[in-house]
Amino acid sequence: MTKQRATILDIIRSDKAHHTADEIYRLAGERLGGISLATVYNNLHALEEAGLIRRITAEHFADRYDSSFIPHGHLICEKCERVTDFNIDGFESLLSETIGNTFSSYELKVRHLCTKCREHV
Amino acid sequence: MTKQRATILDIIRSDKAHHTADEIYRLAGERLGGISLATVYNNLHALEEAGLIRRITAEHFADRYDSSFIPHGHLICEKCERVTDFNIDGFESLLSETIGNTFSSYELKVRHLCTKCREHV
DNA sequence: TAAAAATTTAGAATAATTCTAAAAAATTTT
DNA sequence: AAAATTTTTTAGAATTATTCTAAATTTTTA
Repeated sequence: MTKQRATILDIIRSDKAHHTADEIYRLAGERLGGISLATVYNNLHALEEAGLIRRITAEHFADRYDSSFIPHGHLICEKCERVTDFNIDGFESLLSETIGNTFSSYELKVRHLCTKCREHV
Repeated sequence: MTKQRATILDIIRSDKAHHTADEIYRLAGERLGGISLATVYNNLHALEEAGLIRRITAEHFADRYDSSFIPHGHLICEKCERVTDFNIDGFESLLSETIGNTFSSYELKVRHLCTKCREHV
């Protein structure tokens, strides 16, 4: 494992924020004293293929990355775009009951206003 | 309402397939004998703002558009990328119970193998 | 039907991502 | 541990999807 890959994985793992490719490029560059954007994309793909990270895509937002293995949903703030995790107990069983067990994974994204943004309204 | 906009809306409404911008460009062009791609994007935005259509975004897939108002989930075939609708009764109440009622909308996408693709495995 | 507002258009511009092929680093083989 | 092989990194070019621009056209309003 190269230091570039390790750094990128560490950035995604160690921070609860779910970063965009661009933010990861900036953060990894700071830590390593420079990195190529192509390397960031290479590694995001490699890590995703390897199952070490997950990509989060949602309408009107840039893609973000997450390292958590436990299936969960994402709360996306409509105002500041901050992404946080949440979990619905037994959601996968509920899915099975509804559509059968032929699914491999799910994405659940809920738009809301986060606590901080609600205060400033 | 211009004929371009009406055509685009009709394409999204009349077909159960959830088309990409590019497919809509091609289909609208066929019906109208030509249309600008910029017009397609203009109208997809306008119709989305007006609440007449919804955009569906998911990892590794091009954006698609949907006209249904009833909240529902999308089943995405991992192989052929076909998108179909499904519904979980009482899902919004379940969401409220879990994260409170400060949310405005949700997206639920489930990856699976559609019946056709399952046959050909 | 004249005037105002909104929409369409082609093509240029932008942004995000991917490709390319050479150099560097990591891993495996000896 | 040196040599050979494989993988990764890199800068910059290329591609793709989308947005912008400003003039022409169409639609709506008065």
